[in-house]
Formats: sequence, structure tokens, C-alpha cells
Amino acid sequence: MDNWDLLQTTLAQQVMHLPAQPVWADDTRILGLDVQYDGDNAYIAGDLQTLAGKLFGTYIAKTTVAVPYKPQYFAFREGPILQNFIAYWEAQTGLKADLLLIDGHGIAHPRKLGVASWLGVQLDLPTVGCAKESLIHFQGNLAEEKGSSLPILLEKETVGVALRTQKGIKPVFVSVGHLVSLEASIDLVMRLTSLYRISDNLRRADQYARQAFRGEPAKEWIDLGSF
DNA sequence: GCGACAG
DNA sequence: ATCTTGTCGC
Repeated sequence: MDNWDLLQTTLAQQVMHLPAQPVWADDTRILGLDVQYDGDNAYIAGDLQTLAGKLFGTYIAKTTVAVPYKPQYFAFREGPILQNFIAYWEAQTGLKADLLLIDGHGIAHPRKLGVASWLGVQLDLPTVGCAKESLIHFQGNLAEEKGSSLPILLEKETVGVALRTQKGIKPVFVSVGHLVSLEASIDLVMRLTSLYRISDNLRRADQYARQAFRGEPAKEWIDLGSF
């Protein structure tokens, strides 16, 4: 019984699920976030676009991490990094996001506190989690068709879905982060996905953070330096 | 009981 | 997360 477990359980009670439909519009600004690690160095990428598809850019910054990776406690490693990145990004660019899409889980977590939920509660912003692996085992057969989904259950409660973003391709795992409904989260991920398994914004965040980590000069992305 | 376990 | 490009197969 780690005190981190208690903290997760406590914070999870602050997560808000909206049963209502999204109040998002075409001009809602979505920030897709991903991090690449190189030992203690972290390269954070934030990709800003509107729901309708207007691109602002992908912004990269570097920092250092102290908390080691531990399964189920990922929020305590990456959450603070993302929180600090957003503050730094807002100060540097004058931009703000309406909604965050995060490479990791929301409530599809044993104690319902993945990094997307952690960050949403800290910032009081709508967040959606989209991970490439599931922490919770799920049952059933997921249809091959694009857009099919299968619920992920935690003690009989649906906490997320396995979502097939492309026909015949391994699904992604979508869950509510904070201040959204699961239906809206699924819709968002599908709307932002065109050619690949992961959404376009998370794909750009992943690719450009990787380029920064390799020391490649900024071309298609914006270098915000270190914080 | 033991191991596995988002990035 | 990372080691790792093009290539084989459904």
C-alpha cells in the first residue's frame, strides 16, 4: 500500500466525466502531447490544431526528469513534465489550448488515474487519453473494421475502449481523462486520425520530438529551448 | 503466491 | 521508451 496508491485514489475522485455531448466547435484548439526520453532528458512535443484541422504548429522543449518510470505510476513521472511544458509553452507563445490529447491513459487504469486524468485535474482542462498498450486486460473480439471498438471493463464499469483506427491494424486504447465523455473521446480520436494508427497530432508530436532527441535541426517544428 | 504492467 | 531498414507475407 504505497502512498502513491492513496494519492491516485484520492485524485481519481476529482475526475469529472461529462455525460453530455461535447461543446466543442470547429475552432476548438487541441494540444496533442508526447514525450521522448533519453535517460534523464525529456523532449516534450505539443502539437496545436483546431478540431477542423487548422494547424498552428508543433512546439518542442527540453527538460530533465527525476522520477523513474514505474508501471501504473506513469502520471507521477510524465504529468509534472507536461504541466510545466504547458505553462512554458503558453508563456513563450501566448497560445492556449481548449483540450489536451495525451499519449497515455485517462481512467483506464487500476485506480482510475492515468496521466491524462492527472493532468486534467491539475489544470482543470478537458483531457483525453490515447495509449498504444492497455494496462487492463479486456475480453472479446474486436472487429477488423475501421472505427470498431470494444469496452475495457474495471469491475464491471466501462473505463475505456480498444479502438480500431485503421482496418486490420492493432487498436489504440482511448479513455476519459477529465471533463469529457467517452463517446466524445472516441469521436475526437477518430476525427483526428487520417493515415496512421495514431492520430495526426500525436503522430507529429511523436515524430518531431524524436527528431529533436536525435539532434536534428528544427524545420517543421518550433524549438522552444529548455525549461 | 508470483509475475506482468501506459511511457 | 530504445536497439533498427528494408523486406517478407497475408
